[in-house]
Amino acid sequence: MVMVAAVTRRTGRPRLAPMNDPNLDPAEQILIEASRLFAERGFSSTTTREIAQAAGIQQPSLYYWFPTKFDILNRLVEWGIVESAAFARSIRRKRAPALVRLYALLLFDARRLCGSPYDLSFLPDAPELRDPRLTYRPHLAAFHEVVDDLIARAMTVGDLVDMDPQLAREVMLASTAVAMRCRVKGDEVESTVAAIVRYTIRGLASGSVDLDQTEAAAQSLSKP
Amino acid sequence: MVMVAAVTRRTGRPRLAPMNDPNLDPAEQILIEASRLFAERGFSSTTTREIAQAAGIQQPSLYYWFPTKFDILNRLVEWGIVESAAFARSIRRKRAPALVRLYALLLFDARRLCGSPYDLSFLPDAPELRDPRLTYRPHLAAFHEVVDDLIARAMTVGDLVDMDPQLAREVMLASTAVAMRCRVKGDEVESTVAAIVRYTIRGLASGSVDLDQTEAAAQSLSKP
DNA sequence: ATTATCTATAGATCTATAGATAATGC
DNA sequence: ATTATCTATAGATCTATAGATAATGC
Repeated sequence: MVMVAAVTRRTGRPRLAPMNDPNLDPAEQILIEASRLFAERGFSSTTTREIAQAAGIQQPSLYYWFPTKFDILNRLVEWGIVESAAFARSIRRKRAPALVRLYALLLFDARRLCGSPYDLSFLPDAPELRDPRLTYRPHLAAFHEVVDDLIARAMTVGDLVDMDPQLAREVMLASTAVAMRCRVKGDEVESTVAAIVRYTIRGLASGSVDLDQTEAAAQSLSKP
Repeated sequence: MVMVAAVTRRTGRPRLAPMNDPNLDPAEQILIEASRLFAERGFSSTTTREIAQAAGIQQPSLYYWFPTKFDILNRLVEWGIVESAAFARSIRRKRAPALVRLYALLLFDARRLCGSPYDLSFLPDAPELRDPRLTYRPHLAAFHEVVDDLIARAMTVGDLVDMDPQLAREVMLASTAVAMRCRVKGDEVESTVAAIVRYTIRGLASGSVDLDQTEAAAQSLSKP
C-alpha cells in the first residue's frame, strides 16, 4: 500500500488566487506576513488590506481568523515572550552560577527570536507595546524579574563589573534586539546567537571570569 | 534707563488658549511636542490634532508652520544626525588613534542625543525611516562610513577584538539607541553618556587597550 | 450543514485646504 | 498690509460588519 502526499482539498469557498502552500494554516500564514509587514512599515502604517493581500485573501477574510487587527499583534507579541519567560522561571531553580544561568537565558531567548518564523524585529521600542490591552505584560515582568535577580547575584559574587544594575539590564536587552534583527536560517542560527551573546557578556563580565568555560556551561544549560 | 523684559506682544489672531511661554518659537514648540508624542505613540499613530493640541493650537494651524506632517518628522530626523555627521567628517582628519576617535565620535553623538530638547527615542528602528522622501540618508551614510573606517583601522592595529566589522557597528549603534532612551537634564548628561559609551567600548576593545587613557583622550577630542 | 471565502459598504477617522478673523505694523 | 490664528469641511482612507456564495462533509 503506497501512501501519497494527500492533496488536501480544503472546504469553504475557493480563494480568488489559489494558496501557495495548501498545507499551511491560513492563520499561520497571516501571522508570518503580518510580522513581515509590521517590521517593514510598522503596525499602524500596515493596513489590514496589505496583510490580507500578502496572505492571499481579500481584506474582510482576515476577520474570519482574527477578531481584530490588534489581536494579530497580540498573538505575535505573546509568541515572542511566553516561552522565554517559562524558560526564565525554570532556570531560576537551577544550581549553576548566576552568570552561567544569565548567559543561558540570553542564549535561549536569542535563539528563539533569531530562528523564528515571524519577523519580530519591530518589537523592541514599538510604541504599540504600550497599549494596556496587550496581554504580554505578566510574562515580560517575570522575565525581567529573573534577569534582575541573576544580575544582582552575579554582581555579588564579583562575576559582573560593578555598575548600575538597571543599565546592565538595558545593555543585555539591547543585545536581544540585535538578535531579532539578525534573523537567519537553519545552521546559521547557532553561530549568530553565540556571537551576539558572547560580546554582550564580554562587556559586562569582570576580568576574573573564564568566558569560554562560562559559555560552554551556558550552552548546555540553554537547551531543554 | 531701565530695560524691562519686553512682554513680546505677538502679531496675528490670538490663540484660544494663551501660550505657556510666549518667547518660545511656535515651530520649536511643535517639534518638541511632536517628538514626545512620536516617542510615546509612534509617528503614524500620532495625529496632527494631538500635536496641535499639545502645542496649544488648533489642528489646521500646524500647517502654517509645516507644509505636512511628514515635514515635522523630517526636521526631527535631520536634527538627530546632521551635526554628528559633520563631527564625523571633521574627526576623520584628526591624528589620534582610531579607537580614540571612535570613542570620541560615540561620545559626541550620545551627548547630543542625550541632552536634546527633542525626544528622539522613537528613531532607532522607526519603520518610517525607510520612507525614501526623508532627506537624512546622505548624512547617515557619511556617519556610517567614518565609523566603519575607524573600526577597520582600530581592528588592524589590534585595539578591537577580531569580529565581524558589521556586527561591531551594530553593537556600537545599539549603544547609541540606549543613549537616546536615557535622556537626562543638565549635569547628568556627561556622566550618563560616559557610562554608556564606556561599557560599549569595553565589550569591543582588546585586552591590550588602556581604557582610562583612551577615554580621557576621547573626552577632550569629543568637545569642539 | 459547515466552512472559508467573497462583495459591498457603513461609520469613523485623519490630513490638508479654503477662507474668515483678530491681532499688530506701517 | 501682514501675520498667525481660527472654523468648516472636502476627500481619502481604513477597520470592521452584513450578508451572499461556493466549496466539502455527513
